[in-house]
Amino acid sequence: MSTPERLIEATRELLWDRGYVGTSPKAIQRQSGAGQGSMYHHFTGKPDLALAAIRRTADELRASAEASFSSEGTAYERIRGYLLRQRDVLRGCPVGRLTMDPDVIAGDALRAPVTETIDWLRGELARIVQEGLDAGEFSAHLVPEEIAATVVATVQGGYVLARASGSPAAFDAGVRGLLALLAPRTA
Amino acid sequence: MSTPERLIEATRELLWDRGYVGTSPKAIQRQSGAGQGSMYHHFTGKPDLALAAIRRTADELRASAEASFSSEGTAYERIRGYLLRQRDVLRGCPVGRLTMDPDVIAGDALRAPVTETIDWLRGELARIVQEGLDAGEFSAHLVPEEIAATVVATVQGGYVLARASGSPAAFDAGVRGLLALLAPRTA
DNA sequence: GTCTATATTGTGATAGAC
DNA sequence: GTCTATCACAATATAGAC
Repeated sequence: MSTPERLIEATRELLWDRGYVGTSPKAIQRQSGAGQGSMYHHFTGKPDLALAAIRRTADELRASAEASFSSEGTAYERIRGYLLRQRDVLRGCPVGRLTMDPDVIAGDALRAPVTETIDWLRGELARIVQEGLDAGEFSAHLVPEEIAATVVATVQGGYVLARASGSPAAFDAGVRGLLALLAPRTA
Repeated sequence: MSTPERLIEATRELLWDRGYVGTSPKAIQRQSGAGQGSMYHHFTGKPDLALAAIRRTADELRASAEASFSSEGTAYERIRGYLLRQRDVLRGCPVGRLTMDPDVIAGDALRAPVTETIDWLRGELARIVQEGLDAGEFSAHLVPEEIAATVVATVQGGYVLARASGSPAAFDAGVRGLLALLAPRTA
C-alpha cells in the first residue's frame, strides 16, 4: 500500500475509534508507519487528511447501504435487510459519530460528507417506504420521510445504547422493536 | 456560587459541547473563572472533576425524564410526552454523547453514570409499555424491552440526524414517525 | 483557598538536509 | 519522498509561596 493510502486508512481507524478531536497527527504517524515529513508532504495537515478519510468512509457506507436497498423483496424486507445487516455495533457508526465532534460540525468542509451521507440515507429509505405504501404494505397514514428518519435514528441511537450498556444486545433490541412496529399486518 | 460549584457547572457545559477528550483543564478554568490552583485544590484532576459533572448531569436528566414518566395519562400519552418534551436538540444529549467518548467508555468510573442512566431509561419505558400492553393499548405481540430500546434509540439517533442536517426538524421527523407506528389503533 | 512558577509530554506544524 | 531538527503553544499536572 502506498504511503498516502496508509495514512488515510490509519486516519479512518483513528477517527472511528477516537473522533477528530481525539486523533493527533502523531497517532496517525504511529499507526500508519509514516514519518512526520511524509504526512506533511502528502497532505497539508490534519484537516486535509481527515477530509480524505471521512470522504472514503462515507463512500463505503453509502455503497454498503446501497446493497441492502437494491436487493430483491418487499419494502419491509429491504428495510429489514438494512436494519439487520452486519455491523460492528460496539464500535459505533463511523459517520454518525462524527456529528458529535465539535471540530467536524463547526466547519463546512468536514461536515459536508457527513451531512450528505445521512441525508442520502434518509432519502433512500423514504423512497422505499413510499414504494411500500404504494403496494399497500404499510398503513396509509404513515409519512415516508418520517418513517425513514425513525429507521435511521433507531440505528444511530442503537449504537448509543449498545456502547452505554457495553453489549450489542441493546442495538438488536431496538431494531427488533422497530421491525415489530413496522411489520405488515399479517392478520 | 462557590468555586467548586462553578467548576462543576463549567465542566458540564464543556462536556456537553466538546466531550471529554475535547475539554481541557485550561478551558474549564477560563469558563469557570477559577485559577489553576483552585481547580487542583478542590479536585484531584480532570477525571475527578468530570465525574462530578457527569454525575450531576445524569441526575438531572433522570429527574427530568421522571417527570414525563409519572404524568397522568395512558401509556401512549406518557411515551409521547417523553418524546415531545422540550430538548436542546442541536446540542445533543449530554449523557448519550459521552458514549462516543473513548476516554469515558474506557474506564469504569466515568462510564458508570452513563450506563446507569441509559439503562434506567430503558427500564422505565419498558415498564410503561408493559402497562400499555396490560391495558390493551398496544398490539399484544410487542415486547416491552424492545419497544423501550426503540424509543430511547429514536431519541438518541434523532440528535445525530439533527446535528448532521443542522436542523431540529430531523429529530422531530423521527419522533413523529415513531409515534405514528406506536399509535393505538383508533379504527 | 488561591496564586504563581515550573515541569513533562503532546499537538500541529515548518524548514531544510538527504 | 522521506528524514531529522526545531518551534510555539496547549495539556495536565506538581510545588510551594501567600
